Amino acid sequence: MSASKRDDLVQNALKAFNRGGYHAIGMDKLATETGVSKTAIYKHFRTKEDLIVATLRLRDEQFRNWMVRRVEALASEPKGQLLAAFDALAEWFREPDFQSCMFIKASSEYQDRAHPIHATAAEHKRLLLQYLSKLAHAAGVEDAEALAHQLLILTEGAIVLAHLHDPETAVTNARAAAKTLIDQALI
Amino acid sequence: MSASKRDDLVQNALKAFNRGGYHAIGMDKLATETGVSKTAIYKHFRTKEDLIVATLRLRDEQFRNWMVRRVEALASEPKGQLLAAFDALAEWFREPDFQSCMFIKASSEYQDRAHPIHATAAEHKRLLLQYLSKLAHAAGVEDAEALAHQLLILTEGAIVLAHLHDPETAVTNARAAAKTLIDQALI
DNA sequence: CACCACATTTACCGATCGGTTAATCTTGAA
DNA sequence: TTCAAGATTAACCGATCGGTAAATGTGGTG
Repeated sequence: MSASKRDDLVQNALKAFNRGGYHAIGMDKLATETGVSKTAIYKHFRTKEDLIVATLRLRDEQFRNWMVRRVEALASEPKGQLLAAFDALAEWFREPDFQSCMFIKASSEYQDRAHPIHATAAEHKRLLLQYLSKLAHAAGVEDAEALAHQLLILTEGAIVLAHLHDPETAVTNARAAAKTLIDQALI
Repeated sequence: MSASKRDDLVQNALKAFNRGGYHAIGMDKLATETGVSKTAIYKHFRTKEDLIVATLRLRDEQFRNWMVRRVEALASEPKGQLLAAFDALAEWFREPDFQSCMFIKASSEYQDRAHPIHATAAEHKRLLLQYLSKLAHAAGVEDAEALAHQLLILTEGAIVLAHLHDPETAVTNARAAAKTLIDQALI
């Protein structure tokens, strides 16, 4: 199996886990849905857990790249970019196959902080926090770290409520709250 | 089995699901952990799904009662009570066996909005929203509904980040953000 | 003591779990 | 054309899944 086939496998596994959940999707179903035989999967990944971690790493890279690109396309100034992150969220929520956040779901199914899957999810959110912190700093916010934490809390809450209730309501209110917090931080 | 024994079963099932997750805890393990034989469990609940819904309903009742009591104990004025909700959150996060929120985890494992478990989780959050809305209204906030949504987003985000990163950091920043939003809403 | 109603346990059902082994198929070089 | 090497498939492993049926206790009433 070529390297690109391996990437295909991880990409398709990502979709399958996203639709079905981690415990709920077994390796047999994964094999049929990815079109890669179980034996071939185990050539590349020692365990199901390893495969899940690989899908999370792929998603981390894809999502953060996408987020940075969208934010930069939507606003040029750091202050505007902080708010644009929530417009990017809105775009994500509107995608027809939006299924909440892989990392929140992964940490829900693998609760132990020491578990590699949980740790991988935590790392993703830490990197998002770093990005927001960088933007806040560039915007001239005094306590950039605090504002970044607050905005990350808003994004996570918006994701949860977009999934549980309504995406539009969630992101609209999160964006409004973000605007208030950003403006107050810049006084 | 008496009614109280049934309550014991649901209460112990709640703990077991909280520790292990819904898919991860099987009915056999549930039987040993609750001390109620599998056959006896199926006397009261037609399916595992029914049992999960029952545990969520119990948790909903317990949690909201607890939250209202704590908020009323921590503050007497509606405005102070809105902020006190986040002090109550802090108390919850500090409990030694804090394991994130049952409802977020349930909606993560049962993603379909039409699924009874997902719907039960959504209903819980809707009731929390109602409570915050009532407090905001009593505090004299003009757009009470909007503030309630924003504060609920903060609580959900705080729960997610308390579980993924650090409870104290999460609740401290959520509380600070809440204070800013509440103050701005009352200008 | 006999007997009935009910609760509990034990054993079992087919299906699926994560993971492995052995056989089969494909392919490219000699 | 032959044959070794690698990939793929299919069959299988013990364990566990959600759920059920039959056997075994157990306690109260006649």
